[in-house]
Amino acid sequence: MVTHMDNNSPDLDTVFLAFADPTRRAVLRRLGQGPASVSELSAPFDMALPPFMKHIRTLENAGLIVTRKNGRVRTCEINPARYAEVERWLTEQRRNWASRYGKLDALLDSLKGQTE
Amino acid sequence: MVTHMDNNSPDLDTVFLAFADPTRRAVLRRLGQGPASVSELSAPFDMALPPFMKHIRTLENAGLIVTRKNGRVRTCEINPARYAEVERWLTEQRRNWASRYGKLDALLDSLKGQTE
DNA sequence: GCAACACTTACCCCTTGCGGTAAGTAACGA
DNA sequence: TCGTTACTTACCGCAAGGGGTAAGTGTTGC
Repeated sequence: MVTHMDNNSPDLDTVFLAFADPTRRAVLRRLGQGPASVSELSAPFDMALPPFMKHIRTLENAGLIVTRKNGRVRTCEINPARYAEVERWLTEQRRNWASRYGKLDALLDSLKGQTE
Repeated sequence: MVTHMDNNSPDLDTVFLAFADPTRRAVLRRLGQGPASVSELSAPFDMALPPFMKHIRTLENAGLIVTRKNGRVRTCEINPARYAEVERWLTEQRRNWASRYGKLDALLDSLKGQTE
């Protein structure tokens, strides 16, 4: 059984790098509402389409979204499964120091729940 | 009331960028076991000290660790509170599409718990 | 005192990331 | 069929990231 995620994982590199940009995070948030075409996604941004498409490709390469082309329209959709790996890594990190910072562990749980 | 975290947050940029490197993730994991000096942390890596120190500074600037210098030794320690922001953002993302992917939401919960 | 130690500063190199433009292609829509 | 739409490809420029070396600074230990 694999008890921990490999820190050397290129997957984690690409996923975290994908998260490390405001435009891409905004796209992910928008896609949380449901699938959308590239033009729909790019509309709110003051950016030319080619560089915007690079963000889409970055998200797709990271596995955070899936896209498919129908006719001339490329539709993007979020890929929830990928989030699981990230959450697993963070959870494991937390477990790592949880025993040393017991009270803060509870704090994190309360913070996680505060948007409920 | 703030119901969502700003996607434009430079904090998220720096934190996710800090996570997007295997060396830094390994340092974080090591620090989960307890505080350590820079030399102790750098020992496992085939890397000169100056570039390694840049990783430490990156982690510190991201707020993921705190460091203090006693004499000639700089001691590093993990800063659990920062993880809360990241987890909050991820949790909110998940809530965003959870209603659309109800079954996968349960999947994520099970994945998060599988290292317990 | 003086050498060894633990960084620290100052630079260099190369690659990658994030933005841009110009021009091309394939699919609609009238 | 022919213009418009929705990307797509090809390219450019600049800044930042991740690595290196050389030399400097302040402690510590003998």
